[in-house]
Amino acid sequence: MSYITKAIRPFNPDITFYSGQCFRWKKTDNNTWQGIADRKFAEISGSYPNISITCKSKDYDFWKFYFDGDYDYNKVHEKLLKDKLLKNAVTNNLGLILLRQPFFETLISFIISTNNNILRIKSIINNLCINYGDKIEKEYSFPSAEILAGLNEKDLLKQGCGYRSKYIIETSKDIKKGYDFNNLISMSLDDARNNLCKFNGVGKKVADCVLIYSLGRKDAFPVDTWIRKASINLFGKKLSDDLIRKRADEKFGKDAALAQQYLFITEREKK
DNA sequence: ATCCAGGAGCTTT
DNA sequence: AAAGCTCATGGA
Repeated sequence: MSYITKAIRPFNPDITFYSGQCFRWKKTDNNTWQGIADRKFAEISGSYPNISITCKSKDYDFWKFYFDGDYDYNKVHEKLLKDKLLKNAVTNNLGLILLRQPFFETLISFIISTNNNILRIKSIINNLCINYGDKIEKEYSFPSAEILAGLNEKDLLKQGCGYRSKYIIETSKDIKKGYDFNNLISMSLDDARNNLCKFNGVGKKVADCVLIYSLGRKDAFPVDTWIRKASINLFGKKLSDDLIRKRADEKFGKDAALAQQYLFITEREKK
């Protein structure tokens, strides 16, 4: 099997991998990261904007897609820079991109994310992969829907999944039966969101995360605990989640997903 | 000990 | 439609 080291699209790994959209990239030294997706292992190295990837040569196109290779962020930046509340976040987080991760892994990962913190989410996913995935080079693959659908609640409780265990099993069973997630890309945002909400353990917030971080929809806007805090500044008063989504759609439209990331990062950094 | 974390589901108003 | 309660778990 032949490996390559090759330039890949410009992005900032530190900012992107710390942004809460992915949970499986590990920093191994100053400018190297190791990660795995869809049973493919890769190493990212360099610093923004000069980033290269080391992977199997046949996997290069997969990673190009994963790192949103076709999307031009310059226009979005121009627009968001005009917003006073976002200007600093955009300039301080140059090189943030939105990943396009494999559907099932993303769906299960964000089911695990509910009422949870990023450190624990990473820990639980790591447990699942070590115990139910396969060793692939220096990492473990994310377990398939078939594997997770065959587990019982106790198995997943042991991995720290908590009350989300039954959601993971039910959703895995649904996916195992067959599900064409590509339809979600061309639907209206509401339809796509409602469709994903049919899965056990998936509400509007998780649905929006999957639409962005797997399916590349830039118009979704996940409302989580940080965005609720940020939205008080953004819209002047406390609003319901549905109203936050509505106002965000009016304000950011097709660029809502990236705007949300900047708001999320900024609010989290206030800590 | 109490609160919180990239919330969702179910029940009650 | 909106509000309230509960669901595991571990770190702060």
